[in-house]
Amino acid sequence: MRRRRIRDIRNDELVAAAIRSLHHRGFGSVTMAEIAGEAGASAASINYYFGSKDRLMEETMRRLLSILHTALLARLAEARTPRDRLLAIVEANFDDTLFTPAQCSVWVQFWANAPYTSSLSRLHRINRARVASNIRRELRQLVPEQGLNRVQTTIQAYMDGVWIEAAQGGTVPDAAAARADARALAELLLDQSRQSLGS
Amino acid sequence: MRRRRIRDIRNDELVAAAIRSLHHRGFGSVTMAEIAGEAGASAASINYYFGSKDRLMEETMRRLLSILHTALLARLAEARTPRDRLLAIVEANFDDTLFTPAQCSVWVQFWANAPYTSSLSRLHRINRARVASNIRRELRQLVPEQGLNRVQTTIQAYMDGVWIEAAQGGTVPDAAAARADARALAELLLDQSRQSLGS
DNA sequence: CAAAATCTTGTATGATCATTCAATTTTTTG
DNA sequence: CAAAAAATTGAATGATCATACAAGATTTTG
Repeated sequence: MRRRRIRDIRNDELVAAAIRSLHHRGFGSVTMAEIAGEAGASAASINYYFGSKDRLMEETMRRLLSILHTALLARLAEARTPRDRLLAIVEANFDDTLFTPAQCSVWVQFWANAPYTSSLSRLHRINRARVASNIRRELRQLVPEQGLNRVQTTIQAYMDGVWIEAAQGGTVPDAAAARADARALAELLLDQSRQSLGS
Repeated sequence: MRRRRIRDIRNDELVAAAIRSLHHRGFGSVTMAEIAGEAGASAASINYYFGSKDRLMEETMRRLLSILHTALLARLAEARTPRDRLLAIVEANFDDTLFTPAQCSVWVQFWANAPYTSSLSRLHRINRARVASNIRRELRQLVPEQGLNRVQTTIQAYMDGVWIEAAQGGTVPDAAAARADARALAELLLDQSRQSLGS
């Protein structure tokens, strides 16, 4: 088990270095040498551990998805009602562990490049579908059928937009404020759907 | 004036080819040769007209901004009240001339790369500030001071998110539906602000 | 129509990078 | 501690591209 652990530590360090490098050089121009330098290693060692730059990028995206997943599980564990679970899903996207400048930036770059990189495309598609499905599951018990699709797409578009804005780096992302704003929008949409269409 | 016109026609053709190429190869991997091929020209001629790939990208982004600007002016010309002007600003972002698969895709890629490309960064920052300012100008007459910032950022994040989704290419963007949804959200936010805070 | 201006492109150049590999160091193991 | 395994890297390789340029084609002009 010792072998496995050392390799895992290196993987973690290199993925973390990749996130930092992507944050300040960009997906389009980051080089293996820069990432390696950020981790205090050599470009060749990245290939030793990951096989290729593509696979490093894929593992880096997996890392972000895994952070989201962990945050989601933690919040869902404490949610009892459909409404709480919906808010848990929304707020998980702006968890302190996820909503940082570097990670917002990397996330947005992966989005932009997903259509042109098959490994990223797959992960991206799966994640997007899963989030949509999670939201809809809860909404089914909260809003009438006619409003369901609109509420889900609105929430998801809003969350994507907040990530974009955070990635532009104008201001340091404030995770707690982002959660509060997202929650407020979700609640507004829920209230409206119930009012205008009857619950 | 003939000279000027020929050069302008070439510029238009090359920018249009750049948009198509960016759409199906991606900002990170599109080459001068591909863009030139798309326009039925040679890579060297792009440099003849634009001087460099960077400047072609800059002109391509300017084109998108110009389309947005034109759509906005057309809609503002018919708006009489602050509410109508706000909705004009929102709907201009999803004008038929702008909200196409290729253009959504290019727009999102420019966003993602703006922080790492100085010419794009400048354009992006200016545009973002202008849209924010336009929205706030109208909102000042529509919602109380305390809600203004939240409503503006919510609208803008939502619009960004819709672009992201359109760029992912899952479904062909439906501009009319996007306008209706955006308008509905804007109206909901306006109503809520007036109700909860008294106008 | 000829000279000049403009436009076009094939090819050469040089820079950048991911990746490979052989050689070396470090760590593990028995 | 010595042999084996794992980890690390500098340097070489080869591919990809933007760009420069010179030569030639086309268009404009007087």
